[in-house]
Amino acid sequence: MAGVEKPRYQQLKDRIIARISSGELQPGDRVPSENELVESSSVSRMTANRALRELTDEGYVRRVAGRGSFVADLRAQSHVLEVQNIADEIAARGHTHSSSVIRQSKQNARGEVAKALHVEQGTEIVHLTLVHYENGVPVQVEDRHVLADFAPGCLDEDFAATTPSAYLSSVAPLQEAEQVVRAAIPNAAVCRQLQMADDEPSLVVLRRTWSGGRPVTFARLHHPGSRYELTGHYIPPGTARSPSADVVQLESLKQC
Amino acid sequence: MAGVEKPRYQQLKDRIIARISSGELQPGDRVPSENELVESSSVSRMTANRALRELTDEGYVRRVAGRGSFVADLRAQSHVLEVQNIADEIAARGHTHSSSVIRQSKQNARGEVAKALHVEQGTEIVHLTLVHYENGVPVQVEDRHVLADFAPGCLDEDFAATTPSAYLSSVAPLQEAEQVVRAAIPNAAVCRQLQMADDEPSLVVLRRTWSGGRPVTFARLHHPGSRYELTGHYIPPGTARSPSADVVQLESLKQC
DNA sequence: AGTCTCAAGTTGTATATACAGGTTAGACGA
DNA sequence: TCGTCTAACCTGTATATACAACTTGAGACT
Repeated sequence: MAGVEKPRYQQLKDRIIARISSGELQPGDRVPSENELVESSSVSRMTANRALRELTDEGYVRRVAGRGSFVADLRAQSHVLEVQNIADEIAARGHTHSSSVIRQSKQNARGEVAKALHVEQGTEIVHLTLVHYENGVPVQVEDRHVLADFAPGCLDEDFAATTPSAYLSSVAPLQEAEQVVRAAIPNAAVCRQLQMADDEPSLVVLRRTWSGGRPVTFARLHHPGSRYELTGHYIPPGTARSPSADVVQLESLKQC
Repeated sequence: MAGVEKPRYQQLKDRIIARISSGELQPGDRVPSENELVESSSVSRMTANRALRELTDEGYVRRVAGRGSFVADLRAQSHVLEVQNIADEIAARGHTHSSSVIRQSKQNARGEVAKALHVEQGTEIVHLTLVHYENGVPVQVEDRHVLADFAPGCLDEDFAATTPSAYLSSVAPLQEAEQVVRAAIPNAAVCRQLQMADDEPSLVVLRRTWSGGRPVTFARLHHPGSRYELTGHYIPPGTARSPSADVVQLESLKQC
């Protein structure tokens, strides 16, 4: 990594996000005010303001003039499918994430995997299969293929501790991701790993991620239809945020 | 509306967005630099900077240090599930859209519908049920509830000619939409209308749309799992657009 | 007890200024 | 002619300062 430091407003954002996703700050909790950040971090108020304002735009924080800044509930504005790391997603809900590694081996790319990654048949890849649990309940089977020359450490990394998603984005910055969502009937192995009922459909996300101008990883993410859903909040570009909208209750939508 | 003026950075954004959406500024065209905005609009550079920076975050503008600011390619801001109108979506694929109206009646909101729309039980709503066809093949059952006082013309409109989505956005501007995606087992009626196989799962999108600070319509969109999927392209905020990536081939991803 | 006012703290915005670093075109010299 | 250097412009960030508007609680007053 180059020794270039991140800008200070970004450092502030990172620290606050870390405190939220670690659970230290719960939804509704008060976040340090601009003036408190000025004193504790030795930045100007404009810098603290930018950090808090961007956290608000990104849905982490809700601000009320005259009262203060608070951790937003429910990731109010996270875009559908923006989630890159299921561990963060589960942590943001205040739950406990764990995972078990089913497969971690070097293989040669065949058929559709080679095609998805834009490489020749037989190119070396690392094939990972993990099951992710939320509070002990299985919620995702991650079946991932990574270009071997992109992430040579993939075979040795302990993916029970660091999710592949987190590891890969630490190796190189994510540039773009394409995704396809479909409903499907799971195969027997997935069905067993997710402890699904016989007639239960699964929600499958196919995700291909690009880095350095080429696709580097391709994942199939299987979820149990009865225990998992994708949520999203869409605001058309250029729309002024309605100040009254405050916190939108996705819960009531989920119960329908 | 109160006579409160919008903040100046927002006025700047509005003016630039207007020039882009009117076609005066085409993708790739140069946008006024910060210093030019300072002179032409009598604002400080920090204000011009904020306007251009937020336009960048929202995907309207691409900035290059040392060169200038340019109108971004339109594709950059399309997010998953941004599709509001299935007729447009089908037309964009070069296919033919048609639809048949199954139900178009006035009802009283009950249970979950009343809850989703934030109204009392018994409030008058219009209940619409349509089947949408792509090249004659059914691809969506739209089960929609609209607040009667929001769109009184809903009972008379010919929804075989204009989709409810298109009609509603012509009545009032869309502000926000919440969406939930899940896999489910369709009920018998949906199964028949979509001509689905017995064991085929369905992909269901629940969508609640806000206008004027209140929810005005709530729709359940059922799709056959074997013939429909949601696709998306995600670019993390703040990422420099890779100029080479151009048009990404989703097709190869779909075949997996 | 109830009401009013005001001070302190908060967010939101706007400005002037400063410096670092990328990009480009043109001047200049070999 | 070719390469190099520099000046001019651009974005990106950081700071100090200022004013407006909102919220809350404490204290004064009736």
